[in-house]
Amino acid sequence: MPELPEVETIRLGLRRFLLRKQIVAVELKQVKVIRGDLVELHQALHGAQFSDITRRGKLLIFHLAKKKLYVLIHLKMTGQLIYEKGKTKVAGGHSFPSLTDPLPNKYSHLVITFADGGKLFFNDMRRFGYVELAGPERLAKVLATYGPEPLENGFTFAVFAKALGRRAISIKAVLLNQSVLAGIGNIYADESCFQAGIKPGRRVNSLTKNEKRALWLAIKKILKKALKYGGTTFSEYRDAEGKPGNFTRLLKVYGRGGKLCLKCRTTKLTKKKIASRGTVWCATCQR
DNA sequence: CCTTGTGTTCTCCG
DNA sequence: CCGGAGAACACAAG
Repeated sequence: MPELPEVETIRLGLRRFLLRKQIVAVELKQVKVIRGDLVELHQALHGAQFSDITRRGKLLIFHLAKKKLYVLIHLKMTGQLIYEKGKTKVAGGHSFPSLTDPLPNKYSHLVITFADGGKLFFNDMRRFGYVELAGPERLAKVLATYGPEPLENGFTFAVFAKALGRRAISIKAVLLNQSVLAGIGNIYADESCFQAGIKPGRRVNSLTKNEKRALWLAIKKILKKALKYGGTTFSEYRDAEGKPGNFTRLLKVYGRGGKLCLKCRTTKLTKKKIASRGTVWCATCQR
């Protein structure tokens, strides 16, 4: 489940490998995850190069500068973007195989080969994700659906408080809403609430200013730390080099329902559905 | 039936 | 009554 820290980790990795390298081959599968006209996408990519890779929330944007076109890639739950360097020839004529599982596999829906022999694989087991070719207007329309970026400098407390509003729904539901705040999913919604000492089921309009401030600080702290550790791997998530994230062992509540709270060490963590998502919290440490 | 991210649909309010 | 926002629901595949 790639959320902001995972998608950002992938973005930083891919930027190192594939900016300004010519695309020499494009393989596309006829599947739903490749949106729109396959021929158009193929033509846009073939012979082109990515001038930049940016991110908005959990969405990656590959820039084809000369053509004023963009390739939007959303990983949803099980999508991966993995880069493999061209095989290195060594003395004796042998070559080193990749460290990751053999790619492409049956979930590789898009494979892009670069002039230096490197390959980018878009894999998605559940096929919830998508690859879409977009012009400037389409891109602007998509970007307009996102709320503020929590790791940008402009994410002040005033911006956060305004985005939250005075709604009657749970703070959990609001944190998951991408038009309120960009990039938070189920993992970091629960971790942020724990860090802030707030029950995820609390209604937004019941939060005091101090509680909102604690949540604002918690979101920034958790996302920054998760990014530093290369994100969280529960199942499919891998970085651009196919490696899992290291934040998983630092999770305090997500995936720990029924286990002892790591803060008070006395209360068993509660797990219930909130906003129709599995939600874990400590009934003692969170109020 | 479970998992999660988001597109769609419905409801409500001014 | 209309526009828009808010909230609930549906759907994807393994």
